[in-house]
Amino acid sequence: MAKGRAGDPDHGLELLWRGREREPRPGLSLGRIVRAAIELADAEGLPGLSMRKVADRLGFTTMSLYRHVPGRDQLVDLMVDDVMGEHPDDVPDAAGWRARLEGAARQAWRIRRRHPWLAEVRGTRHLPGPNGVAQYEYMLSTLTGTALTPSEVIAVVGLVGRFVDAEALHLLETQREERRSGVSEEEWWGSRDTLYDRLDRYPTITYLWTAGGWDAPEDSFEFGLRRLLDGVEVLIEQRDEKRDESLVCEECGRPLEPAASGRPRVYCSRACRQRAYRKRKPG
Amino acid sequence: MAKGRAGDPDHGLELLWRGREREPRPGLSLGRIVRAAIELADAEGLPGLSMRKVADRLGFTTMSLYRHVPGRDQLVDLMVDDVMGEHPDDVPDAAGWRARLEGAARQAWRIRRRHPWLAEVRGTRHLPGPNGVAQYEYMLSTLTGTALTPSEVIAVVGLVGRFVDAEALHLLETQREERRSGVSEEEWWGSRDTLYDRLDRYPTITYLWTAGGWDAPEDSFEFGLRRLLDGVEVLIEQRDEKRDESLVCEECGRPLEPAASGRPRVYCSRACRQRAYRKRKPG
DNA sequence: CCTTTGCTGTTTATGCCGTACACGTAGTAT
DNA sequence: ATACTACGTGTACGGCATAAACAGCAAAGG
Repeated sequence: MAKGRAGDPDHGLELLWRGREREPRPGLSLGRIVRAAIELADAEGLPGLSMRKVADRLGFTTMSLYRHVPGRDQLVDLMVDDVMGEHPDDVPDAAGWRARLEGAARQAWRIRRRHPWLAEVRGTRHLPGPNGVAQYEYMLSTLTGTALTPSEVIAVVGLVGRFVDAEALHLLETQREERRSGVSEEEWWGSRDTLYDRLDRYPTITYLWTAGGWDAPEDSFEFGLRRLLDGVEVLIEQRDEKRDESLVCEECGRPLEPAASGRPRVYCSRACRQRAYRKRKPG
Repeated sequence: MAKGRAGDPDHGLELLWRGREREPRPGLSLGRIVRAAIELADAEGLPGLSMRKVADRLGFTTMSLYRHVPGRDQLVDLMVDDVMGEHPDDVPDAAGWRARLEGAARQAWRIRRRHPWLAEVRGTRHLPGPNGVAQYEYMLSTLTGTALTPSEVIAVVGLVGRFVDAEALHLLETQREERRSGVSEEEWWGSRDTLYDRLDRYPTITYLWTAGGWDAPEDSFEFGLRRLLDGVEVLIEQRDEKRDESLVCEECGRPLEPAASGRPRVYCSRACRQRAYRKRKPG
C-alpha cells in the first residue's frame, strides 16, 4: 500500500486525498498511525515524534509503520492535513475583508494552540491535503473582493500565514523550555544577574527597563495581528484610490470622477450612457 | 576552560562576552572552532552542523571540541553572536523612526542572507552576546523617540525581528530543497498535475491562477516589510493624536490645543506660563 | 483440494547524531 | 623531582531513520 517509495510526491498526494476509509479491521492502518502520531506530537512536539515511539504507542514494531506510510516526512504531511480539518466551521461569516481575514487568522491561531507542533513543520514542498486547501481557499477569498491585485492577495495571505506560524513557534518554544526545565521564562531571565550587569551600558535598554516596558508586555499575537491588518488596510485604501483614479468612461475614455455612492460608475455622463445603450441594442 | 557543564548559563555568558583572545598559539581555540562551525553551517545549514564535522574540518577528534565549548547549543549561541558583529556599520544613520527601523530590518535581513542558518536557530533562552545586544539596542532606539509606550516599542521590535526570521526561514527552505533535489521550486510545483486536477473545484484559487497571480509573485520580504511598517505607522499616528489630546496645561490643568510647531506646549496661555515661572523662582 | 500470490508485520543491520567517561601526555608551578 | 592542570584521544551508549531480507497468513486460481 505504501509501496510508492518515499521520494514519490504523487503517492503522497494519493494518501492525503484518500477518502474515508472503512476501518473496522484490526491491526495497523493509516488513520490509526496518523492519530497516534498526532497525540504523540501534541505531547512531545515534532522533535519528540519518532517512528519508534509511534509504533510503541500502537504496540507494533517500528518498521511495521513503513507498510502504510512512505516515511516520516509524509506522515507529518498527513498529520497536518488531519488536524487542519478539526474545526472547519469555527470561522464566523463576518462582513468585510478585515473581519473575515482576521477570523481566518484567529482560526489558524486556534488550531496552532491546540497542536503547537504545526508551527514546527518545516519545508516548502509540503503537498496540501483537502483541509489545507480549503483553508487557503478561504483566506484568499477574503481578499479577492478588494482592489488588491492577484499577486498582492497571495502575498497578504502568505504574510499573515507566516506571521501566525512565527508567533506560534515563539510561544511553543517558550512553553517547551518552561516544561523541560521546570523554571518559568520570567524566573529564568530574572536570575541572569551577570547579564544585567553588562546591560547597564546600553541606554535605551536601560531606559525601557526602568520605564517598566518588560513588566506588562503586549500580547504579541494580538499586537502583531493588529499591526499587520492595519498595514494591509493602508494598501487596500491606496489601491481603492488608484482604482477610482484610473477608471475611465467606457464610452469616451475620459477619466471618471470617483463615485459618490458605493456603486461604481461606468460612464462619465448621461450622454455617454445613452450612446452606449443605443449601440448595444441595434435597430 | 569549558569545565562549567553544559547546563550552566553563566558559563555560556562568560564565553559570549569574553574579550578578544590572543590567538597565535597553535591547536584548538574557541575562536577557531566557532569560525569553522560558521563555515560549515553556511555550507550545509544548521541541521548539517555536527560536532563530528566541525572537528574533522579542523583536523581534531570530535571530543576535543568539548574542551573549549560546553556543547552544541552553546556553540550555536557563539556562532550567532559572532556573525551579528560582521557589519556593524552598514546601517545608514537616517532620520525618522521609519527609515531607521527599516534600515535595521534590512541589516538583519542582509546578515540572514549571508548566513541563512541564523533563521533556523530555535529556542527562547539564547543568551545574547555583545553584538546581539548592540543590534537590539539600536532597534529599540529607533522607536523610543515616538509616542509609543515602552511595551509597544518592545513589541514592535519583536514583531519586526520575528518577521525577518520567518521570511529568512522561508527563503532558506526554498533554496535548500532546490539544491538538494536539483529541481527548482517552480519546476517542482509545475509538475504536480495530479494536484491541480483537484484544485479546479476551488473557485478563488482557480480565479487567482487564471488571473496570473502566481506568475509574477511579490517579493515577500519587501512586501511584508512595507505592510508591517505601515501598520506601525498607523499606531504611532494614533498615539500622537492621543498624546496631543491628553496634554494638559501644567499650571491650570486645562487641556492644551495641539501644538502647531514641533515644539510641545506646556502651558495653555501666557498667563499660566508667567504664573508658573513666578512660583519657580520665589522671591 | 492444494498451491501460488500478495499483503502485513518482524528482524537485522547500517550509518548518522550528541556526549559521558576514562585515559594519556605535555607543560608548568612548587 | 613532584604534583597539578590543560588539552587532546578512544571507546561506548542510547537515540534516530530506514534499507533489506524474511515469516505468517488469507484470498485467489488451478
